Amino acid sequence: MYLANPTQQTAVTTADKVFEQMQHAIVEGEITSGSKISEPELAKRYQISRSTLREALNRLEKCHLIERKANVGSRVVDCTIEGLLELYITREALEGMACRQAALNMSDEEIVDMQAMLKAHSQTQELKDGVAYYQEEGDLDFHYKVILGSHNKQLIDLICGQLYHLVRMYRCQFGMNSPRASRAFNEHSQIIQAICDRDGELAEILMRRHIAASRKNIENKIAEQNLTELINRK
Amino acid sequence: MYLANPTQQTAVTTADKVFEQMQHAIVEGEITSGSKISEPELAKRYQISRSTLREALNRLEKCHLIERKANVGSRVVDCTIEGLLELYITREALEGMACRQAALNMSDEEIVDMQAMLKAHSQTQELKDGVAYYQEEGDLDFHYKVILGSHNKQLIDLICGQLYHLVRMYRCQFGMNSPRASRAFNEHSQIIQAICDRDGELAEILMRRHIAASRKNIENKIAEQNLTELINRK
DNA sequence: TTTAGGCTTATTGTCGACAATTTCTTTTTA
DNA sequence: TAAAAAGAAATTGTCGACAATAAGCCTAAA
Repeated sequence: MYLANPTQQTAVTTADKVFEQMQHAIVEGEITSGSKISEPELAKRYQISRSTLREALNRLEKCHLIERKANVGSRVVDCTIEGLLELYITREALEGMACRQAALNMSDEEIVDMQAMLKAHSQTQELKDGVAYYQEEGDLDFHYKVILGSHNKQLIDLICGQLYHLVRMYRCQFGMNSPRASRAFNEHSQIIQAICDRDGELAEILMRRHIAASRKNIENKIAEQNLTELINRK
Repeated sequence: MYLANPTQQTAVTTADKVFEQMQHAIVEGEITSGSKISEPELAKRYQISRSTLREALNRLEKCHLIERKANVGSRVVDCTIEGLLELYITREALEGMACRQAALNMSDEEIVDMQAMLKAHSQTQELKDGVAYYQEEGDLDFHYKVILGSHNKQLIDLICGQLYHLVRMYRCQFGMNSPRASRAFNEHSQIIQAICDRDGELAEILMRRHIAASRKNIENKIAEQNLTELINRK
């Protein structure tokens, strides 16, 4: 069920395949966050020429996983707290709107499908209670469905094609197995209900709250951590 | 004052320069919207090798001005009504949030600067009343300032680095010299006031209304046009 | 000892050629 | 005549080599 690539564009060219491998490697942290990328080295590792490697790098840059400077080279983006919070702000705006559009544009079948997914998730969650991993994938599945449901190519491309690789990267690197699992679950059902009622305004508000809550959760953790650090220094 | 490239990253490499030239050519319609791109032909026209042309194409793809399919080639995006409306929806979400963040994060100097700009625009508008061109540039200037004022790299990159080239393209291709000039002007001052008051919530609402109003204005025009077409057919 | 300047090395940008794939044309067959 | 298959032409993807730029190192002067 879980899709790392919801837009479903299969890789045909070798640059595509290397792109997917590197994307995976960066998200999982195998290629260290913040590290410099050596074109000759990576070309050797993947057994390809520098040209096709550069093609792959271009796509990685497109989804904000690396940054390039002319005549200097590429670096893997480094995961910072500020970057994470900025990402949440952006998601709040985009996914909020996507959710509003989903309430207006989703077909009845899509809604039924989404409800079924939620039910399936609820059962696996009951079985594996406390195991956050499945909930994480379920969370992504849910968000993907809503975004695709907006039927807005621009939004879909921006969120699924670009931002979500970064989201997954942060989740992996910061080891975010959110303890908000059960709360998030209730929020998901509320959102689906609003979509089902075709209430775009409410759907947007709920989605924004849902994402803002995650952000605040993190902000609190940071504040907490800074506090204990302060105490330990004394 | 007016900036086509608000992020100010000067082109150093030849691929950069060709990218800027082609970007201009596409936005202005010199390279026809929807047309297929021939790599050999363009490489010859710009006197560069196919490799560096492809580098330029990659950047054009990054700001959604062209679309590529593996083993098939690139096309300039074609400007459709649906695409334009989707763009407005996306802008409403992103710029609304950027405006909220600007109210929270802009420095006092930035705000003063923005107020000065508005005043300057108001004077040129009084002088050249009815001439929409200056207002158009002024409109972009205003929006750029707000977006940069959000101090959110993610938002800035998405809007200024990607969406706004498309916005300018649509404006050129559809010849949108908005008759909303004077109304838009008042809306701009309201927004600046909200930012000045550090009222993020209101600032977002006003910006969203401002953009939504433009969208509805277009939707009405379309509906009107369809109506007259229907009548003429009889 | 530190800083400035020039040299060496390594990395990125650009080029032209070949391979793989698609598309168009022509030929064959029902 | 129409449809399908085979062949030809053109286009895109990939490769290795060279040129231009940046980074590191070493020497020399203050």
